[in-house]
Order: sequence, then C-alpha cells, then structure tokens
Amino acid sequence: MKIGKLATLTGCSVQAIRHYEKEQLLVSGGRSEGNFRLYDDSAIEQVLFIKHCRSLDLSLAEIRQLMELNRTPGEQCDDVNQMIDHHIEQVEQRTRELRKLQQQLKLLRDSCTSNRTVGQCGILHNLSSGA
Amino acid sequence: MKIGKLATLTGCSVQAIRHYEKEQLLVSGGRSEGNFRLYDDSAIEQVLFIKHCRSLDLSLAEIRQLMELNRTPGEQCDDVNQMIDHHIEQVEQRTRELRKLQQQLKLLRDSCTSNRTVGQCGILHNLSSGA
DNA sequence: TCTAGAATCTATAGTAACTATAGGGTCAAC
DNA sequence: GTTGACCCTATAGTTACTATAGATTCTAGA
Repeated sequence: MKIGKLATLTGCSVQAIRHYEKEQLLVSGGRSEGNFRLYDDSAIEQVLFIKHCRSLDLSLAEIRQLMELNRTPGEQCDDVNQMIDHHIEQVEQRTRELRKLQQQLKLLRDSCTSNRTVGQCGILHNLSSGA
Repeated sequence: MKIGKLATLTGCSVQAIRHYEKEQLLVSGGRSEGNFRLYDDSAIEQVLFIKHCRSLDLSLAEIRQLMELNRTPGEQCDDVNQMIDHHIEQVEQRTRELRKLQQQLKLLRDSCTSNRTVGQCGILHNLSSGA
C-alpha cells in the first residue's frame, strides 16, 4: 500500500509517517517505479506501536530505543522497565509543578474582582510586586 | 546600566533579556556610543514582572498583553481576569491529562517484573497490542 | 488518447522560548 | 598596545510535528 492508505488505516497524518521515517522509526518496504513509498501490513503495526507510545508521551528517541530492543528478544528487558520508571517520575514531577502552579494562579485570581480598573487590578498589582 | 548588570540583578540570562526585547516586552533606554544597550532602574522591575509571569507559565504574548494593559490604568481590568481564568483552565486541563497518563504508565509498568527477557517483557507486549 | 484531479514527492518554514555558537566590535586596566 | 571581560548581530538547535510551495506520478472519465 502507499502512504495515504497507511495514514488512513492508522489514523496518522501522511506527514507524520514521513517524519517517523526520517527519524528512523520506520522503514518503508521500498519505492514504486514512480518513487512512491510502499508498505506491507507490518507497517500498520509499527505505526500503531508508535502512536500508542506517543499517547503515553514517550519521545521519538525513546520509541526508537524500544523498537531496537524489540529486535533482540533474548536480552533482558531491564532497560525497558527503567525507561518507563524514569518516564513515570518525569510525569509525576510535572504534575507536582502544575499543582503548585494551579494554587498560585488561583490565589492570584482571587486578588481581583469584577468592575475594577486596570489601576486597581489586584492581579496586575500582585504580578508587579515581587510577591 | 548595561545588559550584563541587568541580567545579574534580575537573575535572567543576557540572551533572555535580548529575546524579550526582540519580542517587544522590553525597550532599552537607548544605546551607548559603542552600541551597548543601556537600562535604567525601571528595567529591573519590568524584567522581574516578566520573570514572575513566566514562573506562572504565562506566554510571552500574554505577558505583552498584560504590559500593554498596565499602560491604561483607567480601563476595566476584565481582560486580565479573563486571561488568568483561561490560563487556570488550561493548567487544570493539562493536570487532568497528566493524571490519566500517570495511571496508564503505572498499569503498563506493573505488567512487567525484573529478570525477564525482551521477548517476555509485559511492557513491550502491551505496547505492541492495540490495548 | 487526452486531461483533470487526486495523490505523492522533496525541501523548507513555522511553532515556543529560549540556549548555544560563531565571528566580530568595545572598553578598561596594566 | 594588548589582554580579557563584556557586548553586538545573526544563525542553528531544541521537539514533534504541521503547513506550504513547487514539482512529479498516477488514475479515471470523456
């Protein structure tokens, strides 16, 4: 199949697939006479694998690493576990940051009510002071 | 003062300050004979204002808008309140997403234990199936 | 067979908020 | 007069794409 069909079947954009190929996450099965990329069914699984990983916010570099590991089924999979653990930590870290941010923003928001002028605005006042 | 001192006093990098100027968040008081940017004390407050807003994840575009509002103290400040409300919503949205992500990652992580091979790895298995 | 339109190709710019670098001027002190 | 610290501009890099331009290939209907 050509790239358009692969895109439709996987729910991926054509450009994204080309991008994955450029980043060496995907190899097309070759080219047609007219230089169109050709894929077989295994490409569908590969793109879905990438999509699934992306939905978990794994980077393309991490996905590439996972796909490489997949090619050596006899090796220990500790690297996979470590990568996921690391990723979980990152997400938790970011969640904590956002929670703090949320609190600060709400405090800030409470410092102003409707029907005030810019000069009286508690928000702008707070932002201007070092607080 | 020159840009280096402003950077030191505000804890901002020199490049960041130049970047803010390029993005029209900041105007230097002029240039020296040798074409060095010159600033007065009010620039310190401005940079700190930007830093404070950035620490709340406000975009440079939003900050520019706030600074413009600041110049018209007689106007109503509803726009400020709306911006902050909108920002709070965005942060909450992202927090929800991350929370979901965290759950999924933890489920994924639990699908594998130590001392397995790549072929047996529950994580890779899960990522490969459409699950 | 001709042709219009759909699909594909490559290459490049844009996104956000900077950081890092190259290659060059300016200035103070020794 | 020269060394070193500081400054200048302009450009590339970061991430994972999307969007665009300009060209080529394929397909289906007249």
